[in-house]
Amino acid sequence: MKNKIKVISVVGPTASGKTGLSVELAKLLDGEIISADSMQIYKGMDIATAKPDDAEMQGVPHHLMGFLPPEQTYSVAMFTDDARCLIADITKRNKLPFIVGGTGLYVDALLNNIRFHDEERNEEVSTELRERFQKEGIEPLLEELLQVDPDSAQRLSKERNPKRIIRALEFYKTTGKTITEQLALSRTEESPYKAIKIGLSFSDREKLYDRINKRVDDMLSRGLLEEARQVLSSPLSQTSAMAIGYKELAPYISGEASLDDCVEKLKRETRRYAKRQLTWFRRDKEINWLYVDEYNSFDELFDAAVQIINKG
RNA sequence: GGCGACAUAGCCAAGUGGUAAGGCACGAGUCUGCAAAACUCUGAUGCGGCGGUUCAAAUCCGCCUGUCGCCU
Repeated sequence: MKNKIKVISVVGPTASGKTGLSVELAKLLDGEIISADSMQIYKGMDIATAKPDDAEMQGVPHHLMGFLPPEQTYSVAMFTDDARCLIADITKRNKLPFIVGGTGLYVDALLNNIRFHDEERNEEVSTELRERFQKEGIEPLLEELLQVDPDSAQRLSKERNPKRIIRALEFYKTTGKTITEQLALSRTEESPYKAIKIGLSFSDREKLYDRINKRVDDMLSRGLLEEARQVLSSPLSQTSAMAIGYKELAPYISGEASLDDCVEKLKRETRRYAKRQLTWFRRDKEINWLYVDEYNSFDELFDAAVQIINKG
C-alpha cells in the first residue's frame, strides 16, 4: 500500500461550529485550512456565508475563501482541481491540510478522488436543453435520454429531476459519451488521500435550529441588510445567486414584504439547508461524529476531536 | 346584552348530502461540472362539542363553546 497523504476533514451542518474547531485543531497540528464551501469562495459575501474574519482565523492560513467575484460561476470540478493543488502545496511545506466545509458534494468528490471529464462545458447546449424543458416539459428529454443512455434514463426516471436529466443529455451531446460511462471512469483511480473525518452534529436537532435562528439575528445586527443590498445590486453568477441570505431579503428591500416575514423565511431556509447537509453527511460511515450538545465546554469537544485524530 | 359571520392535519385552505383536494412547514431520503441547488417519499376512520333529521352529514336543523365583526 502506497503512502497516502494525510488530511483532516471537518464537516457538518451550518452553524455547528466547524470554523472554531478547525482553527484550534490547525493551530495545534500546524495545519492550513482549505474551505470546502460553495459560497464562502465569493468576495463580498461575508456576513451571509458566515465567513471567518481575521480574528477568528487566528493566523491560520485559509484557502479558497473569498477569492472569486460573485459574477463568476464555480463548480465541483473546479473545486477538486483547486483543492488538489493546494493539498500538494501544503503537504510539500510540511503542513497538515484541513478540509473544512459544509458542501458535502465538494468534500466527497475531493476525498474520493472523483475524476471529472475534461470536457469544455458548452453553454449553448445546456441552455438549449433548459429551454426545451421549459417549453415541452421533462418527458421528451427523458425519452431522448432513453435512446442514447438507457441506464441513466432508467435511473433518473424514478425521481425525474430535471437538472440531472438535462445534465445527462448535455454530457452526451458535448462529449459523445454517456454519463453512465463517465460515472464508472470517475472512480477508477484510488484516492491518494487518507482522511480522518470529523463530523459535528447535535443529538437534539432543536439545539442546532436555535443556534441557526440566533445566528441569523446576529448577522442582521452585523449589517446583513447592507451586504444584501450591495450583493443584489451587482451581477451574480448562477452559483452565487443561490446563496441563502440575499434572495430571502430581496422582497423586503424592494418593499414587497415585511422584514419579519423575510427574516422568518431566511431562518427557515437555513434550517432546511442544515437538515439537507445532515442527510448528506450521515451516509458516510467513515465520519467520526461529535455531538456538540453532549459536551460541557469547547475544550472537551476539542479534546475529543484531538483523540480521534491521534487514533486515526 | 342584541345581531351576524366563521370554526376542516402544526399553519394556509378546497369541499353545501354520498363516503376528506391542494399548498407550506415538519420528518425521512436521493445526490458525480450551477449542490446554500434540484428532486423523491411521508400525515385526518377525521372536519370545535353534544344531540337530531336521513339509507347516507364536514356538508341540513337545534343547543353549547370559541374567535371575529357590527349594534346598544
